[in-house]
Amino acid sequence: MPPNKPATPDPARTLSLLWRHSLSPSRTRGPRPSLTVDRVVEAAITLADEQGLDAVTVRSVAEAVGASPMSVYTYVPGGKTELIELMIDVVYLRADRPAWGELGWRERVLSVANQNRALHAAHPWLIHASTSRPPLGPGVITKYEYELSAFDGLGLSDVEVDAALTFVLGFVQANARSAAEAAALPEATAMTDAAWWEAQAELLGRVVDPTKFPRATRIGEAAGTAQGGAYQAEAAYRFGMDRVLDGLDQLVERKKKA
Amino acid sequence: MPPNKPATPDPARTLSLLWRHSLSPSRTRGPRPSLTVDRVVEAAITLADEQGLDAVTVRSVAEAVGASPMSVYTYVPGGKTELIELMIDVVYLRADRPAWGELGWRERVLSVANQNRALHAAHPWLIHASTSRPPLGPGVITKYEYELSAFDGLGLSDVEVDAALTFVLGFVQANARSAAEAAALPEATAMTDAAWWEAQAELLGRVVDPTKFPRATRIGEAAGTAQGGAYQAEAAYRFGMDRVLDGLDQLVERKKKA
DNA sequence: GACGTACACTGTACAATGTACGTAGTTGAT
DNA sequence: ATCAACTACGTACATTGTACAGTGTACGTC
Repeated sequence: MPPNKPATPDPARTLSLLWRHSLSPSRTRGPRPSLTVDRVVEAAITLADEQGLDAVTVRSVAEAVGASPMSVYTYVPGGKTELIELMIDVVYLRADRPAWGELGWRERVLSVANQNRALHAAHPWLIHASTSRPPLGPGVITKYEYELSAFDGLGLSDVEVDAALTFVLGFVQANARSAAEAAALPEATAMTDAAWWEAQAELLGRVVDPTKFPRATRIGEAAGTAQGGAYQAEAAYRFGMDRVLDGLDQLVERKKKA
Repeated sequence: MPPNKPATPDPARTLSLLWRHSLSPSRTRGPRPSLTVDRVVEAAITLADEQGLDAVTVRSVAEAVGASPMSVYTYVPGGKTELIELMIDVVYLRADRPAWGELGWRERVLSVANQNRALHAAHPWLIHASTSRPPLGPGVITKYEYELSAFDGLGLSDVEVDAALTFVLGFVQANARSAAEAAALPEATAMTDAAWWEAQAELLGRVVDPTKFPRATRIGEAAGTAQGGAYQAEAAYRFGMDRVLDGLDQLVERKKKA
């Protein structure tokens, strides 16, 4: 991981790009662009979906759109950092956002969580695409607006609604992270999940005294061996969402009384 | 981010290294080692604490211990991947783990969360040191054992205890991630947090229609502008932990009745 | 119709990184 | 004295993001 330079950052330019506003007034001079920002971003997303975020390099994206590496910078001046922000905003914008209809707040919040879970399942690279701050593009804003609306009419303050949403999304992301790691493991080690845990358990047994770690050995073995990684993430999601909704319920009920 | 090769992986060797067991029977032959695994790992941790995970390179670690880059591989054959696993295990092992005394379960679980929060505050690089699987060394196991014990006597099943702990730690990590991002922002942009949000808001105002995103503009502005990033993470932590504990409470109460 | 300006495009080059490989030196056991 | 096992390290390479300079193109202006 070289700390490869993040090109020249320019928040204003990035923002314009996110909203697809060209900021230069004149634009008809010179050769007509052979590509678009969207085609570049699209290619990058496809690469990331199919081969992971590591497969998204300036060179691979350029090849995918049939241009030379440096041409990418014509459409995405901010380089790779900006490209990833654009990718995130596009997949956010594209997500499904059904109307709430007659759903109660628990179902609405569960739906928000499920949609985010689905998003991470469809684009596992989102987890690894850490940005220091969310790119404030149409996708991010639209998603934010929609998700905030799930808490309408509960009597929560603005700050509370924001905190509640952060709380829910934080859980979903933590769970998605576990799921992504579990999914990546077999590929990395070329072993099935169960086989890996078994091998580790066998090795661990030689090195660690079970009587010193009674809970860890018992529970860890049960959690690790018995269940596959994927199933475990699924169970953790269900368990966690029950806790999340119950936790929010207390707040909502308290607010109702006041 | 080059997908730099992860050296030759060998789970058995890594496990021995984590527990500091030398697996070769003979060891007196040849020149006496001038370093130890621990000195290398220590130097890496110091680098990461002071300058971030990106500052931990094989070359910088080598320089810190006064050796040549390739010598690092003598002590950590698995290369950088293994080094990071060793770093994680060491800081885990070193963490404080006070006895529970007479504390009730809510206080115990809150304490677990607080300790993890403190750990991430002291070592922000932990958040970025994503491993496909936790290194099963003494630090990880000791920490796991201790944290599991916080749920003793609540009548939860093994699987439930594991799920509950995962839930709590997942929240703390998500919060720590936000905090780390907020803390990294000012350095990256060379602006104060408030100034950055203000600049962004000003730019956004030109590009986005507030009437289309009423909640997002109102709540986002309130959440972003009014509070600094650090304060916001603090508030999110308190809010979240209340929800986490309330959510677990429902489970515990239900179990008590049965 | 000539022309110049703003733009698209690209080749080359560089610094940083993880690490494979081969070589040289060291030391205790035999 | 010999040697095998071990430490130490210099060199080399592939991969990455991207700065920079040069080349060509097409529209607006005259």
